[in-house]
Amino acid sequence: MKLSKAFIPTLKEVPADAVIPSHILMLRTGMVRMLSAGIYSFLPLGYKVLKKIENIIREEMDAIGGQEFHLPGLNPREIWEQTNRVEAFGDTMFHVKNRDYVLAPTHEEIMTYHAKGALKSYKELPQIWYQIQTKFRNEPRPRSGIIRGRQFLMKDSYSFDSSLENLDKSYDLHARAYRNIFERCGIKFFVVGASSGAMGGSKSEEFMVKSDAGEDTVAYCEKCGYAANVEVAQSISADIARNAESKELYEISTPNIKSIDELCGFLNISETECAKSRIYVLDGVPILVLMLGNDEVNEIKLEAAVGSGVRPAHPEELKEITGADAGSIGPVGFKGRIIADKRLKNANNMFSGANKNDYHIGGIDFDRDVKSADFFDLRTVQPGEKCTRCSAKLDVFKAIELGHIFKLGTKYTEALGANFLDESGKDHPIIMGSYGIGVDRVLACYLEQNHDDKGIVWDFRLAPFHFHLIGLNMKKPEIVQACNDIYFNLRQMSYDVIFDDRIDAQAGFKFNDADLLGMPVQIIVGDKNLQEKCVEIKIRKTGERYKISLEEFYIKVKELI
RNA sequence: CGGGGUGUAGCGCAGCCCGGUUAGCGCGCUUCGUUCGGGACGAAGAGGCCGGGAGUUCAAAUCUCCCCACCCCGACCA
Repeated sequence: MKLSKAFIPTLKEVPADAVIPSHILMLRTGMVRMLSAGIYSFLPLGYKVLKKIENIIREEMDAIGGQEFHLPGLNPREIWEQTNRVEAFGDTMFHVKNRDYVLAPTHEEIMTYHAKGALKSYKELPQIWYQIQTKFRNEPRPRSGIIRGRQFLMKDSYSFDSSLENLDKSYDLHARAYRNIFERCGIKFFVVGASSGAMGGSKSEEFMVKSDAGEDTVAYCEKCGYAANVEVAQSISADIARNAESKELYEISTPNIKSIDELCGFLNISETECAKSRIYVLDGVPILVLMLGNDEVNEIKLEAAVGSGVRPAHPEELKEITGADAGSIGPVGFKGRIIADKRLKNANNMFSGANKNDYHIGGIDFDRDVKSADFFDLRTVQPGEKCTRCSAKLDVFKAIELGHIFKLGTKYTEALGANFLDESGKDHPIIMGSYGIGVDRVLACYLEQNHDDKGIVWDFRLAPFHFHLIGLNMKKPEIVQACNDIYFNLRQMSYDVIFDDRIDAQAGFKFNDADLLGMPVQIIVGDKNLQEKCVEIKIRKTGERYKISLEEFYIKVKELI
């Protein structure tokens, strides 16, 4: 492709609305343009990369026996009503106004619809069906460019099996295929075991990429690969060492002392000598939750411990429940149920509120004074804490979900009546698995991970072009001639080449565009080198440059790829 | 849906408080000339319903009200 003819509208300046690197780079390199919030057009350069990603996915899906479909985005609402998902998706689903159609946010229903009546015998199973299609979701707030859009490209596949054991096999095939796909795309990813949420089903895993633009927060151990959403993640958090001697309880006047920090300052003690109290309400019944120092209550873990539906007590309720306002609440004398974080187990000589405004109590011995407490892991993992598996330090960061695989079970086949006959002629709902990849997210994540201050750094696997040929001073016939030869020959060797043949662009301008667009190898043809029958090769990633004779050039090229 | 912010040339912005000739600047674009290995220089140009509507006023990019779009934080997120 000649750059003078290519529609690759690069931007020198950073568009005001783009915040994260992938979004900025996609706009600056002319890969995408926004049409409306969360709705993007892919321009030729961006689409070229997208197709490369799709093809990697196709190869890996085909390798596990997947068969590609192309399903409609426009679906009859009726099918979605049979599985109750019009209601489940709610406002997230787009509805067509003048027909009873919806825009498909995913395709379980449609695949199951086609399986119904078509897959009748256990002999026809397993099947793995997939497609790469645009999905529509009315996100309340699109953001981060392509990462969270109202319309996005997704590879989704569905397995149909006759038994749970066979589902395991289909699932494992996908688990391996997904690893291959992300590795081939050059993405650094990790896998998180997750709950499968509203989709229903049992085991599931998410393929995640570390990114500040992510929507999930995860704890991750680089050493052993432990990864979990912070909602459920655990760490080895040091328990409090019990002092040899337990003091007696004593009341302290602490006027206007509310927070743990204030208390520590006032009494000149450390955080780990304090038990913080929070009041929660479950089904109208108050529960006192105790945390060590400034540890925050993880409400997901709390629900796991006491049951779902807990809420923090309103400030007005506190006095009625405990006799004091927030900041002066504590376990001693509290009459209701007490739940404590396990770090507090066996602790003694602790400080906490006195259930009397402006007073705290010291010398609290949890074994002696808070006998009714039940202990659970209730805290949120903090960075630097130790991994429960290998004791290495945990990292906590934001991450983007790139892929999700899970064992669906029979939710959809039952709802739509997709049954098969087993060996004994008995009817069963087909057992399904469901597996998704955000195809355009792969692109965005690749860019998040592979750029520098100059622009994109492609490697050969996803690069829209292998080589960026730069002819400096295209007014000189020798240079034009040399460039045309290289351009022709490389294409004969079936490489993709973008050729900056612009006559009016200065050298520096071309170099900067080349660095921005980020093709793995730049070939620079200039006057001085050419007089010595040489050209220059620059490796985008490392910045290394080689001056090389035209004879050796094609050999060197093969080495590079 | 709550909070904050922004809409002025293709892109990035100034002007708005405090209303007043023809609405500016940088980049980009067109033409000519010079330059030609790290975002060149000179000259001449083109390009605007100042997001939309209603109002106030002799007069509105500027003040008031309504609407719309987009961004950020939060809620939400199969």
